[in-house]
Formats: sequence, C-alpha cells, structure tokens
Amino acid sequence: MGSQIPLLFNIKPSSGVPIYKQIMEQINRLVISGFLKAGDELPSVRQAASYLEVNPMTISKAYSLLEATSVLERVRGKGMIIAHDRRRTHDLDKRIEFLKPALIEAATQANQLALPRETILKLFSELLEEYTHE
Amino acid sequence: MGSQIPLLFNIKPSSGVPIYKQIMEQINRLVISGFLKAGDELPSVRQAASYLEVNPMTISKAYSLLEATSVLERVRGKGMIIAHDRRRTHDLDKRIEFLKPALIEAATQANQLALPRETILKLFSELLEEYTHE
DNA sequence: ACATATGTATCATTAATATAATACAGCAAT
DNA sequence: ATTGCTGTATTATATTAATGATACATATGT
Repeated sequence: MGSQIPLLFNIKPSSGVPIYKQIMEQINRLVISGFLKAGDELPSVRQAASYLEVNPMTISKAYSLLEATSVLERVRGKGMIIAHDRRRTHDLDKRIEFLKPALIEAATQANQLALPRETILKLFSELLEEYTHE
Repeated sequence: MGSQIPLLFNIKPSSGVPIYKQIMEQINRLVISGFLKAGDELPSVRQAASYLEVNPMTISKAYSLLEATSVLERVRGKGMIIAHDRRRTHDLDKRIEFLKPALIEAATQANQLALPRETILKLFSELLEEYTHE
C-alpha cells in the first residue's frame, strides 16, 4: 500500500506556505523527476494525515487538485496512484524551471546577508549531500 | 527621506508567505548584514505601501513587530529608523544561520527533482551574480 | 497658524486555510 | 453479508491575513 511513501513528505507548518500546497509541490517534483512513476500508489489520505499530524481533508484537498491536473488518478475503493499520462515528460529544462524559484530566493537572501560567494557555495554543496533523496 | 530604499523590498504575493513576514525578514537580513545601519531611515508606511501596492496597515504591522523586537525605532512625526542597539552583532555564523532554511529548501527541492549536482551548483552560482544587492 | 508628513488605532469586510465530527458510496477480502 | 479499507461531501468553527475608509496625536517646514 505504499507504506513507506509518507516519508517522502516534508511539511513545514510554520513556513506560511499552505500545507496542501507544500504537498502538491512535492508530489509534482517527485513525478517529473521520475522518482514516482505511473501506477505507483500514494499513501492513503488517513495515513498521510496521521503521519503529518494534519487533517485528512487537507491531504484530500492536495490529492483532488492533483487529480484535476492529471498528475494523480483516483482508483475507487483503493486510493490514489500516479496518473498514466503519455504526455508527461522529464526534460532537464523543465525540472530546472521548477527549481529556479527556490534558488532565486536563496540567492536573494544570501546577497541581502552579504555572505561571501565561496562560503555560500560550499555550504550549499554540503546541504545538497545531506538532504539527498532516499 | 530614504526615498530609494523601497527598491530593497521584494514581495512575492503568490508565495503563500504573509507579506508582513516577507518584509520583516528582509529588513532583518539587511540589518544583520550591515546594509542598513543604526539611524538609517526606512521608507514611510504610505510610501512602501504605494510602491508594493499593498495596504498601509500591512507595512505598519511589519514595522510594529520589528519595533517590538528592537530592530526598529519609532521617531514621532518622522518615521521609522534602524534602532540603536549596542548588543547587535554581525557574526558570520549568525548570518549563515539566517540563510540555512532557504538553502535547505533549495537543496531538498533539487534532490526531489533529481537534478545533477554540477548543473545545480552552476545555476546557483549564476543566480548569485544576477541577484546581487544594489 | 497652517499644511503636510509621520505611525497607528478603529471599524467592518473578505478571503483563504485548517480543523473537527460525521456520513456516505465504492471496492476488496473474508 | 460483514468488515475494513478507499476518497470525499457536508457542516460548523476558528484563525490568520489583507483590504478599505476614517480618524487622531505628533512632529516638521513654511
């Protein structure tokens, strides 16, 4: 039942970004990267809600919106799976565009903090290792 | 009257992060970096509100909360200035701690997108140049 | 004195987000 | 058939964020 998949979700309740959006964005990333493939099962609404300690309807909202954009498919009585969408691509350019906003935000903050270029790059390089997937 | 200072504010209304928090965080960064020094004048509530196209009370809320944490001082009839706080430091370590959340977020997203390390680092390096302060 | 600038208090209103407690239709396995 | 899973609809409530329209005390410059 995709029992370990909830571990892929990281929620920052204090960030200000709505929880359902955080979930949507993460699933979107895992799909266009290929980590999640067509047919893969997602954690159930109640599992994810319990794991993340949020309301089930918050998870359902994220799933429903992703279904509306053909990222997920609802299988009645079973749960949600990654949609079989033949038009889906995994272009490097597309993935880079998804990442850009976060990089721009980090770069802007770094410059506002007057941090030396090499210090930032070294730290970021380390964090890329530390927060590796799987 | 600090007329060009509003240009230091970047607001992303669609980010989900409350506007008043975005403003607070930016001022905090500009202060601990030293870009803004004790006594420097901030744009007036109405100037900033007009420039950012938000409600004046939203700016006032950010200013008031920054006054409560001794980052700003209110000068009656004049406006807000950077507080004269002798305890203020500009440690590199402190500035790095301020930046870390944004770097961690970017690193997490990059890995969820399965982007090659070198590609990310090169792009980030370019963005650090592009989004330079001043 | 007067006009103009400052931040802020006050009121009402709107929108978005999240929670809580139920309830229901659909499917699978026993 | 019953049990136990799915996702979701419903209703109500609370909180937070932002806007709009005034209004006020305070200070500055003329």
